Amino acid sequence: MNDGPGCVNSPCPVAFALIDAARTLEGRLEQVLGSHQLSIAKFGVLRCLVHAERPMPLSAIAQRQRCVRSNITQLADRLEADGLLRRTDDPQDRRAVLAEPTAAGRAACAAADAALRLEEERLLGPLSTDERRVMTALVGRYVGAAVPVGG
Amino acid sequence: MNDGPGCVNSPCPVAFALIDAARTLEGRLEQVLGSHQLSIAKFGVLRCLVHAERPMPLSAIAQRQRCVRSNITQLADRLEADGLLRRTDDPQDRRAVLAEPTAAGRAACAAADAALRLEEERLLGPLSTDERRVMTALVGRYVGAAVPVGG
DNA sequence: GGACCATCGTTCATGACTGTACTATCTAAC
DNA sequence: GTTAGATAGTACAGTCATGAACGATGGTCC
Repeated sequence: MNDGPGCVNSPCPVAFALIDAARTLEGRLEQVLGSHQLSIAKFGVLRCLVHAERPMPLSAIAQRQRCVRSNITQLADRLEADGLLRRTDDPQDRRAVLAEPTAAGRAACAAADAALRLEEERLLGPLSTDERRVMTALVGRYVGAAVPVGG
Repeated sequence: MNDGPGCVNSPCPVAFALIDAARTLEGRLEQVLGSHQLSIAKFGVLRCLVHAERPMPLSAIAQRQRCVRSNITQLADRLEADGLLRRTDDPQDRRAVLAEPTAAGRAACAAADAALRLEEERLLGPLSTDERRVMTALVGRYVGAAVPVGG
């Protein structure tokens, strides 16, 4: 039976159901990305860099990924160890460290991107165009009430 | 601007939007639970035990929370250190360790439950009854396609 | 030119989660 | 009965995230 966090007498059936669904989804995407030596977090950073077209300060990555700088430090460490990212010094600002994807990083990112697109189509299969739109809109309105202020 | 994982040219706009929304939601609930010295994970375990009415093997908790046993070991460690949970030996099975909430654990769980119920109402405010139902159903159908096999 | 403060990246501690390995125990089959 | 395999809890290593503290650098204001 469904005894999970979103179960009947949960204090927040809707909220926990959504969180639970998102975790399942994350698991699926992690699985897809795993075949390309990536994770959601790593893909996020890599995609950000590929998209930027030029070396990017770690702080800027943190801002785009909406996480703290120390997290990006660690992710960059792992991506660098994997040979997917390169750190360089910023000649303009000696405090800053720039990151850029290696050729392998670009390749992994492109492959992962394609795999994710396929998976998204597969996932959206059961929903009509209208239903997709409605779902996104409703979730947006629901979670909008949880956003602090400036988000 | 929205450059997040759910941004326009993301390979999975819908999936990442949902994951992003769930993270925001989680953040809000963590904040609510924080006032009661709890986290989502701790509350989940505690609630499971309070609900069970009797001491429960750690494995059973892991099953209900749908996570690995080693995770419950750690959560039980922290909850025990917080004085919210007690471990006892199972007289029937000497391999097993039973967990039960302390009085403080029950109290914290009840208080957190009440706070979460309030928050859920606040969050659901912007949605009509119909919209809540539709949202839950659509998310369920969407993520259903991501469930491995046995649910 | 200093004093001050913001910013940059890193380090460390902590939490939550996974998966692997290990010991102890239970159970079934021989 | 002993052996073989499943199960219980734990230990350990690794990932992803946070927040506090720190040294180095960049500006600004006198």
